[in-house]
Amino acid sequence: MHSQLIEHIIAISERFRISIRSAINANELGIGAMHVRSLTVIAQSDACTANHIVNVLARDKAQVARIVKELLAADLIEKCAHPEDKRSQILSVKAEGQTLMAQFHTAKVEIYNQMTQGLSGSQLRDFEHIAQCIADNLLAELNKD
Amino acid sequence: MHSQLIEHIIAISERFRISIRSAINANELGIGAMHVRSLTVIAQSDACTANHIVNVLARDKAQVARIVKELLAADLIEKCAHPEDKRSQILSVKAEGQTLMAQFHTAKVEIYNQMTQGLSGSQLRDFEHIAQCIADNLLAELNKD
DNA sequence: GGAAATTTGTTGATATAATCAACTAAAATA
DNA sequence: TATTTTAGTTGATTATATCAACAAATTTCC
Repeated sequence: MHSQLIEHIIAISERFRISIRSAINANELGIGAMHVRSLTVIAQSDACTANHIVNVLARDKAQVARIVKELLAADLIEKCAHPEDKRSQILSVKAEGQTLMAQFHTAKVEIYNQMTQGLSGSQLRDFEHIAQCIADNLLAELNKD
Repeated sequence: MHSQLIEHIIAISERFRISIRSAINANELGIGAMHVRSLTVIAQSDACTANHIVNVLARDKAQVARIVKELLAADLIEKCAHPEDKRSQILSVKAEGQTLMAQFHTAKVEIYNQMTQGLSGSQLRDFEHIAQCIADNLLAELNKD
């Protein structure tokens, strides 16, 4: 094994980040790729808390706290009291955030189409499956403490 | 297509970076994951210049200049005059750098083994091939200017 | 040969992303 | 109730990335 596998993976994620960022800059907001990822998590889960983002994206809670603060400041999300836990608050995407996400979604589909050119549906399904397997393997390792 | 493919990719590269960093911290040096990647490029190419690293890793030349400076300061690489171009200098890995790289290589093999658990050789070959294809597709897009 | 453009690398300033530690308040648990 | 754990916040710091300006060598083109 002296494969370039991991270099390819790193290259893909960097280039994706760059593509997303240029889509963002086109929309001019003080927001980065991490904000978009967090916004997506909030949109996809009902009753999303900051801690949920921490778990899903496996980021530092300090980092998430700041991203949430900035999303709130940008008026893209709102928070309301958690009915059963006064420590946490439930985050939801506001109308402005929805609009922005729709734009990002368009950009993402475009990027996704570009990056998957020349690949068949079954290749992509296999690829996604293996990628998830690798991600899970690494996560298990990190959680070993 | 509302797949998690890209999230998996991002997760893999982040977790790999974390694993490499913890392997680095174990060796205690003022050096990050990018330094390791650069060092690997220098070792793999003969007559490596800073610009070559810029091209291979697709990073900003300012970033590479600083990484090279730090690798020099850490005495891991050395530079000598390029025989045919007085602007550039040829970088090579010193003995200390070789030693360190051997240690990283061990760590990398370990991480690689962990992340590929449960996957067959042919799955990995396919995966690597598709990853390269995706990386190339994205690169072509970035270079469209 | 010489002016203009390009390439290679350096530096300063700044932005973005990630990390670590200390801390508060609420909740769970023993 | 006392202790521990969980959710979130903040400050300080580090790592990574980006942009623009610049110098020096090289190439291009007339």
